[in-house]
Amino acid sequence: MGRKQLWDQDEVLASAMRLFRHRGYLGASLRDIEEATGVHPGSLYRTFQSKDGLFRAALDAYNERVVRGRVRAHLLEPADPLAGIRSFFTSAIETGAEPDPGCLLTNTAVESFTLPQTATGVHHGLAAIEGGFADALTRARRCGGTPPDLDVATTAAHLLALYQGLLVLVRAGLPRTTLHGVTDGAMASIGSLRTSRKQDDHE
Amino acid sequence: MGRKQLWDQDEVLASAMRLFRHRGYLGASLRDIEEATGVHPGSLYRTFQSKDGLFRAALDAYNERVVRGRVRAHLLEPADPLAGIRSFFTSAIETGAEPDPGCLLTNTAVESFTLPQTATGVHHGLAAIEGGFADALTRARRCGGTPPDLDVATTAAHLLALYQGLLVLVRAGLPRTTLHGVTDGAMASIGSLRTSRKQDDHE
DNA sequence: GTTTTTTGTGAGCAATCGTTCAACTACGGA
DNA sequence: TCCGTAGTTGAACGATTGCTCACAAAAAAC
Repeated sequence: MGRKQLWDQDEVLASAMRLFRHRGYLGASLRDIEEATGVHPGSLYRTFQSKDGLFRAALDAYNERVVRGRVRAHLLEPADPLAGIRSFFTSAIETGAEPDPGCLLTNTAVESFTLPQTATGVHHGLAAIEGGFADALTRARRCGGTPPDLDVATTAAHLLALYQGLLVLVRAGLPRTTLHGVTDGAMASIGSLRTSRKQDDHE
Repeated sequence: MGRKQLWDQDEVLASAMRLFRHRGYLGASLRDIEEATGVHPGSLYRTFQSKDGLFRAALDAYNERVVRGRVRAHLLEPADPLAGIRSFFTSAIETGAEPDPGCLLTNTAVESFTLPQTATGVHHGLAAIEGGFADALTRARRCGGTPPDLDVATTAAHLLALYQGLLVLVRAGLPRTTLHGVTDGAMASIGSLRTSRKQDDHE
């Protein structure tokens, strides 16, 4: 019944994702989006209702494809979990041919403080990364790659913060040697967080 | 000669700083800026030439007052450098009465990838923080608070990344217990980076 | 073939954007 | 006191924003 949709929704979301990742939500106008996706705004509005709706769909697609894909490839599947954690960090530095560095998740967490509608999407993505770290750390501890009394949950949060910080520094354009130093620090710091914490004097 | 300026430039920059910090560069219109500062756009343009000029002045003021002030208070002056590093992290979590969390430096590093004019301002601020960490670490090493062969430069970059990541997670609205866990991880990870690195297998 | 239903699109809506400027106001120097 | 200079301001500039809709096009239903 009715006419067939001429554009592929996955391709459009991929293009929109790339544009939002590069310019941010406010920095990408609907004329930009039309040029990037090749789809008329009227058609986009029929499917996504609003610019916010398109952005949320792009963020969800980013979580689904990019974030969870990277988590799976580097943190869940590799036989050597510690090497996987290291490659998870270095792959964020070596963006390769992609001319626009940065992570849509990080950028959105920072930019759309004004847009509460995107908070859950950001939380989902961050939780996926943190969960991936926790999984890899648990496996590493089981194989003796870390101290047996490693505090997995706290270390996973620690690595999540370190990873988000690395993405900020990547976007700031810091030299690559500094960024690799951060990766080295991340790997070296694993194992320093035990369940019996000595300094628990906050608040 | 001529009329006296009715507004105080420091106060205006403080108001603009707060607004940009909350809404970002693109999210703060000149009508918003007029309302926040109480100064007519025409007057602002006479002094700052453009919205970019005002933003750069606000970013410089942020570096000068907020960033360097915090670095001095937490990293350079305290007698106990490690306690200072901890308070530097926790003070970023406990924003207190301030309703809008986040750091203008972090936000700008992420948002204004499009605006190359702000890159140097961001670099200056990040270098000030990194330098503060390096100073505190050097003093801690001298007093025996860290291993004598601590790699100060790499650890400072490590803490800088961790701090920027913490600010991202603060802005993402993660629970305070998680954020304090990140601080614990930061403190625990100090000392794990030695000058004779075992794992130096990147690139 | 006609109708029904869905999708594409050119044109343009009101609103807002960053920016400018002529008219006006206030102060210092003569 | 009057003039030159510098700061303020209301109004509006053209451009762009997110968004809408009447109409054309195409596929399914009859």
